[in-house]
Amino acid sequence: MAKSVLTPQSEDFPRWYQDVVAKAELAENGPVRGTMVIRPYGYAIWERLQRELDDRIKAAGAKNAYFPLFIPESYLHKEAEHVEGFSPEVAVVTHAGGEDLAEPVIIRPTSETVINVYFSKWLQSYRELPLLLNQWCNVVRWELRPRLFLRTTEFLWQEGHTCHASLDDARAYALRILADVYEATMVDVMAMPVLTGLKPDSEKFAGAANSWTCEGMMGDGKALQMGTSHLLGQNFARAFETTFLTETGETEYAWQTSWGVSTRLIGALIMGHGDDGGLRVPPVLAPNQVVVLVVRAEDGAGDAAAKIAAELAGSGLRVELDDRVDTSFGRRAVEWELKGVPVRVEVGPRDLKDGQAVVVRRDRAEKEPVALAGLAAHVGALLDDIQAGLLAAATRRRDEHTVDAATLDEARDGSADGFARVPWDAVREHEGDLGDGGLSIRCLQRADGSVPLSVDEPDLVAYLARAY
RNA sequence: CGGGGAGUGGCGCAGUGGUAGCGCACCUGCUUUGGGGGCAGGCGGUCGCGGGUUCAAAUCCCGCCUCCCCGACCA
Repeated sequence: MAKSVLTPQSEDFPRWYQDVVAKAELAENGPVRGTMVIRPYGYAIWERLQRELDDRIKAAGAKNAYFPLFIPESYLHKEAEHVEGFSPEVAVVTHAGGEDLAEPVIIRPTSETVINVYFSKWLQSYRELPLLLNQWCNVVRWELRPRLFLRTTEFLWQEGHTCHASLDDARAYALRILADVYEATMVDVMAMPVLTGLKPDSEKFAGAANSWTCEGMMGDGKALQMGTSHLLGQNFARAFETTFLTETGETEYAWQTSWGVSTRLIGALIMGHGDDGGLRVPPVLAPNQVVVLVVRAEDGAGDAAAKIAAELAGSGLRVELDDRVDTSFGRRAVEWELKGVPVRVEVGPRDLKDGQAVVVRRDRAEKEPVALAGLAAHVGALLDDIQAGLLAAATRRRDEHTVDAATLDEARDGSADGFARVPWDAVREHEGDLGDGGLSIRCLQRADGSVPLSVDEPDLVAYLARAY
């Protein structure tokens, strides 16, 4: 591996994170505090995530739509808990078109309110249910301490909003999204194991009846909330008069859900798989699964590399050809390593003479010569192996850094560099004492690891961790 | 908002009153290219902003602004 171009993780993890974001050319700060410029490579990863999520969202029956960025301020005030939760971080436009606005306009921090106004117009009959919408957009939350990808003032996300005829149906849908869209994408695409569970009331979405979450463990043992799915009950429906006529002709408030994941997932990817050499992108997710490097363009190596790249692309892989031979080989190798491209195929005159190319896997920094004849099949199998290996390694690390505890004090010690699993009853009354050090209850699970429907179910276990 | 730190070429930094510098990056040429090569030449800065002291201010004084890091809030 190359000499260290990044601050080592063990020396200063936050610094390492910033180094990766910069050196892998993922993003940088925007001119306004907390804003983010997402660079092409970072955006390519986001586009891949969008694609994988969008396919699953649609498979779950939701359709995409788009609602406005600007929302009348009065909408925010219609749901009591919602306004209390979001007011402090909402950006408000009071002046436009050269004069003060009659009613200030907020920039959406989330869209439950405006979408409910339209739900209430559209929804009339139980026959129209469930009503399943999703939108891809940007939202703004004036956060106190921004951090690229993890917590930016403006961020990109998808937000799903649905109406159902019954509580059971709404709840089942919120849980379906949690499992079939979020957990599936995180595990199968991002190769990141997540704990799925119920949020305690203190961590619930403002205005929700229940919030469920996917919690990932980062390389430093801290937790990151990677996605949430909420059961809104009838809270917003009541506030916005979102009603429908039932089969028996009665007026009933819609049962609703909302759910979202954001560009924070890129932060999770960095901190979940990154190492001292930079990012490591799982093959299923990677914008570039393979990069074919021309070591030097002599003796037909340039043409051979182009041909190899075309063949790999022809076998269905996402391939990049790096023929910038005016830049030194070492520099380019380091560059791709920083960007975490899963497999590199190095083509130079030396190996070409023997009908070979050098294949390097990013996850373990291992090199081997491979015959050109079977290259595509070899690389395909290698990518599968890397995908599985990254998930296995992340799962192992997560499990090794998860301890059982009986009391809050034990849990506090145990969560110093990971998760502590403790009986919910042992900490339930002491949530206020967690306080310092960023320690919090990440989620609740049943003893068998399944997802609870209520914080009042018996024998629940709580996962405690320091969190981002 | 509390606690720390910093504003000087694109990036990272040095510079305690006397002609604004270094490393990296960038450009040109030659040479090199199998893990961030070498040599030579070159481009690039009204030193965060406003005032003040002084013959003279990046440097001293006053005021302001911004950014970063650590906490409280959060996808």
